[in-house]
Amino acid sequence: MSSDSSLEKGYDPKGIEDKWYKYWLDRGFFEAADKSDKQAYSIVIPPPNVTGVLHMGHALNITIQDIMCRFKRLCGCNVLWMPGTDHAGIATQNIVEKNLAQKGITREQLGREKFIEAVWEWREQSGGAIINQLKKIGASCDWARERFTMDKGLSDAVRKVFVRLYKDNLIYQGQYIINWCPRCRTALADLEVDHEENDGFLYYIKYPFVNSTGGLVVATTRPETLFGDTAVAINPDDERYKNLEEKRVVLPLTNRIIPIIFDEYVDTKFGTGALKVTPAHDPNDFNLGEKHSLERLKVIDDDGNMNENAGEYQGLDRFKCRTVAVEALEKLGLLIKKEPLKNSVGHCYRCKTVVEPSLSRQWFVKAGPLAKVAADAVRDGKTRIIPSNWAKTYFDWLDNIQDWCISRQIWWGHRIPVWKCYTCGQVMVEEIDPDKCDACSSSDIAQETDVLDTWFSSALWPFSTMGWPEETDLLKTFYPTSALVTGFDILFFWVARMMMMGTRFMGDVPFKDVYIHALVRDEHGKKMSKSKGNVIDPLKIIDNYGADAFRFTLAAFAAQGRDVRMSEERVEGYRNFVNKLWNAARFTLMHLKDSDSESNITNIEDKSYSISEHWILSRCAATAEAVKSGIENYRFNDAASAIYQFVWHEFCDWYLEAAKPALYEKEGQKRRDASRTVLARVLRDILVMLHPFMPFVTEEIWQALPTVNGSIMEASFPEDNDSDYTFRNLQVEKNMEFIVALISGIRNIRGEMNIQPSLQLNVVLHTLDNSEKQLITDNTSLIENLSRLETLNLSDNGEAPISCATGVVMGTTIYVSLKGVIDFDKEGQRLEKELDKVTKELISISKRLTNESFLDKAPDDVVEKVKEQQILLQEKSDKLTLNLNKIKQMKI
RNA sequence: GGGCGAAUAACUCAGUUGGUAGAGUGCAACCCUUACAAGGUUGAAGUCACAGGUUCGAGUCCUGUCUCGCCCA
Repeated sequence: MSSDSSLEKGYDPKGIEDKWYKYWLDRGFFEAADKSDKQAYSIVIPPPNVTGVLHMGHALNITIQDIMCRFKRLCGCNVLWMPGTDHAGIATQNIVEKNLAQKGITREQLGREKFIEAVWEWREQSGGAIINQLKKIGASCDWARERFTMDKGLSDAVRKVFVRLYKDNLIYQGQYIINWCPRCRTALADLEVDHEENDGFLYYIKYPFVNSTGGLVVATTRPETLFGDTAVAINPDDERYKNLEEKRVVLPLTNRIIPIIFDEYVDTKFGTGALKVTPAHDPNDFNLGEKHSLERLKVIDDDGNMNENAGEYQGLDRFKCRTVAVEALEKLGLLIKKEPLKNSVGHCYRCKTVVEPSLSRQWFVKAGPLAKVAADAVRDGKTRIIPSNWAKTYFDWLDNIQDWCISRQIWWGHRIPVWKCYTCGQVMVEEIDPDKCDACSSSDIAQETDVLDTWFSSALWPFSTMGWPEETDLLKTFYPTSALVTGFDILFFWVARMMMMGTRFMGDVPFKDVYIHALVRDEHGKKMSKSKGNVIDPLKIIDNYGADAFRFTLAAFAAQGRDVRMSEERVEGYRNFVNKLWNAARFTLMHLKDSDSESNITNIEDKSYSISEHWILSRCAATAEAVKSGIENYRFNDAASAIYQFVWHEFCDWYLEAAKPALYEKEGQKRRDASRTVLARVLRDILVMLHPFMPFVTEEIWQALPTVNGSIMEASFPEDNDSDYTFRNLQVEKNMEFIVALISGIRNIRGEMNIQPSLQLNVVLHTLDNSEKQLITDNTSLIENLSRLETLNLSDNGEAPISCATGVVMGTTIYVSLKGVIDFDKEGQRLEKELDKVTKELISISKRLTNESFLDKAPDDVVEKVKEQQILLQEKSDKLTLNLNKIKQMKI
């Protein structure tokens, strides 16, 4: 590999990413072992819809999981990252129906079987495109194990679960009010309805009394449902109706007579206090109807049109009917008034059609008992939700859970395994298709036509993908999974339901940790949506900036908040970081040779290692620790910024610059070899630390290193505690900080005094502190090189050059000789500014030290620290004052 | 209506048991110094939404107010 160890001047991700992705796949680095001595780590992917295209949300979700999986592999774990898609019943069926419609065919014309075939065909062709998009990001899933919720194995699991729940009386069929989408022509679960604020009207309609003139005025937002009214309800405490003698009213536009009922449920403050009751088309009215044994009269059919119960309005669309009915009421003088009202209206989450609450026979899961176990698992700490405040949301939902409507009147999905005998009425719920009735042996039986909610099968995902109900090695090794990573938008849809099913059928939680990450929004914090036109396509970003830069951006912004605001500008910033790394590697490789670039450091005590070498090794070890802890604690932004800071502002800005003289052999061969070794070692560690975030560029550089064999994926994450010598050394770090501060002090003078960068300066340093003296004498050439000095002298008596600019660092005063070029006014201003800053700090600190209650009550170590600060600040202030006075004298 | 969350530099955001505010971008000045101009050096910039309270001490804890966002009904 050494022959092509020179890299291009700028990093270009094109071509490189696909090359390494294929390389990893070919060598099976993503594959998990069913059985292994290694520690197991597992994640199941939140299965994206098979109809989906990659969006920012997926990108963040996948990136986080990939970071964790790659990190765990570097830590020596046997990692399973299980990929797959779900069959997205309604969404997929909608797409295929739309395609058929273009050819003028309806699914009914095609028939159920042929239609299902058409869906599978569609999936073969275009379905699963999203899987390839995940690969573009670099997702290291075990693709050989890819699963689909409609696969045979997963379908078997669905069937088994249904049958068991039914036999345990946790699934039942019943006639209830459900959410009906007239466009998709199916029932929806409560969760699948999006509530949106609509501008509507509140209509005041008079229902005449039967026996006397006058009538009750009801207020409603949905006058078209009046045909289904079977009562008018009034709160018994309502003063307005205390003397009401009438017991019945005439329903307008019909000849029906309906009763007046009394119930505390009615809100006296809303409208007139009289509520029309439509048990077949409103969930609350349904409950009221149950309580008062009211008739349930459906007036809207499955297509959203008025049915025969609406009399002459039959066949009208429900919204058209609203207009027409209101006009008719107006003519009859029964419309008292109409006022504008904002109200919340349910919409189908798939097609946005206004949902019709409708009485219907459906299958339900009795959720209460399952929910309790699922909630307790989190309460007992078997599963952690991170960040923990989401646990409250999780509990609120599970503790108030409604039964889950699981039947859908569509064709694409798992058909409900229930058979009915037409001869004797027997109901059979079986894992294996029956061919005759088990009661009367009649063969005149038929299967339920409904299919199950897609989320029903998704809820089994953590164990169905691992082979359940078989007792596979995979399950033994990897269940419960280590972590689930998902956005909060599917906390109820998916996480809660997996918890319910996992605890029920595996007897254990499906995951130990649930990490809830932010949602990605645009740069103004708005949800990305096609209609707003603010969608940023992740694939375009990858194309423009590379997957590594994109991933790092996502990680850096994945703070534990509510949302991540994405903009190209930020990706560009991290693209620059990738390039910086690239060039640091390029520089390093220029200096490494096969023979002498052994990166294992065994003789660190050797005198040929300078302070900057000890320092960078110490910082590198500290960074590895920070990155590790960041990833392990789901604080990806902390991990990302730790490595960013280290690579750019410690390794590149200071170490590489400090090492140059040694590398160019200006300090002898031993120093050159020492710096090469450290350089090689630190670059290697950087690459491994960065690999979870930036898999491609790190592999590309890794492969160019002269001494490594194989892939970076086989490397070990750097640890500082398993060698004979620990690199972490706080004293070295402190010493280096002093040197850095000195150099910065000199540079500051150069910058502020507008001295040409090319001009070499003469500097005198003075200090009474012996350790500072020692550090200065030991590192004279380092200071000279990084500050561009001609001479550096240590003055014993504090004798300063005649005309000079000054600075103070710790106990050391810096004199920069500026014979002939000094601008006294400017230097005076500079010192005054500095002195001003110090004085302000000193005042605030002295205030505290003269405050008796502070001295009395604050902990000793805090007081001690403040006292030390005061001494240091006072010294600095004295020195600055002295220097300032000198300047003033010279001016005169 | 119930709940959750946010407000910190011009912008986007960090800030983990309370000890006196950081980063990236942007901005200004200077610099083609042999890894990198996708770069380097230096610099300017914040009453931590508002009002109270607890405390020796509050961006951080408590209460209230305002603005904005999200979820549920």
